[in-house]
Amino acid sequence: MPTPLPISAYVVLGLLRRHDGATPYELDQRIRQSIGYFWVFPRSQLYAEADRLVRRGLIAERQENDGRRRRTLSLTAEGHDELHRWLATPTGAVMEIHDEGLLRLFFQDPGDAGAATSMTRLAQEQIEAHEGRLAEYDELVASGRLRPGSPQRATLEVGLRLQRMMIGFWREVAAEPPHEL
Amino acid sequence: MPTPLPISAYVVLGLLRRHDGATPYELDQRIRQSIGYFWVFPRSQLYAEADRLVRRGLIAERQENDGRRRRTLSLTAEGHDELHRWLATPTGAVMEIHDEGLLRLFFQDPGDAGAATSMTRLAQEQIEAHEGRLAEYDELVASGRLRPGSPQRATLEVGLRLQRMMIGFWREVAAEPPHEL
DNA sequence: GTTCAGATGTTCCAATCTGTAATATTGAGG
DNA sequence: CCTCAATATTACAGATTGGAACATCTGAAC
Repeated sequence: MPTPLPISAYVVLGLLRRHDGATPYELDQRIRQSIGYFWVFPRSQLYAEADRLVRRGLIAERQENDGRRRRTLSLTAEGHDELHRWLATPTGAVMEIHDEGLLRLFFQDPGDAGAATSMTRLAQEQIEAHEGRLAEYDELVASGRLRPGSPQRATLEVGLRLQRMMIGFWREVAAEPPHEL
Repeated sequence: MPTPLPISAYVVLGLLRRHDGATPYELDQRIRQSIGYFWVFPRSQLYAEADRLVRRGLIAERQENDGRRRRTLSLTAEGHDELHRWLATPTGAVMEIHDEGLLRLFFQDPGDAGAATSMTRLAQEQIEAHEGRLAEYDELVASGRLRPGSPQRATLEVGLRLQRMMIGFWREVAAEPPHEL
C-alpha cells in the first residue's frame, strides 16, 4: 500500500464483505444503525471513499447507466486481503469522544447566576438523549438480529453499558449539580 | 450571530474565561490534559479559531512584534456574553465516539482462521491503552488540581468510569472472544 | 390510472478542518 | 557558548464536512 488507508476505507470493505453488491446509500443506512454508534461517518464520505477504493482496486463498481444510476459495489480479491490484513494488525489507537454536553458542563462556573439551573437542565436533556439511544440499542437486541456471542453483539454491549453509565452520571449531576469552582 | 459558532469556538471562549491572556499554544496544552479527553481538537485549529473570534469581536488579541511573537488572547464583553448564552442554551447533541478497536472487533468473522487470536490480541492492546488513560486520569485526580464537587472534577469522573467500563469489557472479550457469526 | 408523499440514490460544492512540516525563539544544563 | 528540548507561530496541500440540488422509484389513496 502506498499511503495507509483511512479507517473509513475499512468500514466500507468490512461492510461489503457481508453485503456484497450494496450501494453506497445502502451502506450508509447500515452504518447508521450499527457502526455509526462508535464510528461517525457522513454519507458524502462514502461516495468519495468508494471512488478511492475503486481507484486502488480494492473494490469493483458497476453503475446503472439509467434510472437511479445505482452504484453497486463488491470486494475484489485484493480488497478482501487488505481487510484481512487490517483485522490482524495491532492498533494502539485510543477511543475518541466528542460530547458537547460534557463540554458545557466543564465550562460551567458555579459562581454564575443560574449555573445550577443550567446544569440541571443540561443533565435532564442529556438523560433524555442517552435514554433515547439506549432504547434504540435495546430494540436492536430485542429484534434478535444479532446473535449472542457474535462480535456485533459484543460491540453493541459496549453501547448499552456506555449509555447506562452516562444516564447514571447525569442523574447524579441532576441530583447534585457541581457547586465548587 | 450570523452563523452559529462551531463548538471549538466555545472551547476557546470557555478556556479564556479562566485563563485570560493565554496564548493559543498554552490553550492547546490545557486542552490536551482536560477537555481533550472528550473533545478532540488539533493545535492548528486553535490559531484559526482565534482569528475567527477576533474577526467577530469575541476576543481581543495582542501580538508581540518581536521575539516569540506571542499572541495573547482575552475575552471581550461580547465574548463573555456569547459564552454565557451558549452555556444556558439547550442542546440535543448526543455523544459521538470514534473507536478503532471496537470497529475491528465489529468486523471480525469468527469463521476466519486466526480470528480468535486476533481478537484476543486486540483485547489486550485495548486493555493496555485504556489502562494508560485511566492512569493519566488517576494522576490528575491525585494531583489535587481539581476540586471535589467542581464541574471539571465531574467531567473527569465520566472519564474514569468510561475507562473502567472499557477495561472490563475488553477483559471479557479476552477471556471469551466472540465465536458466533 | 393518476397523483403525491416519502424513500431511494447520486452529485456537487464552498467552507472548513487536518496533520504535518517549516521556521524561529527561549531557557536550562553542561 | 553550545546544544537540546520546550515554546510558539505560520503555512498549506489535501481531505472532510454538511447540506442542497437533482432525479428516480414505490406504494397508497383516490
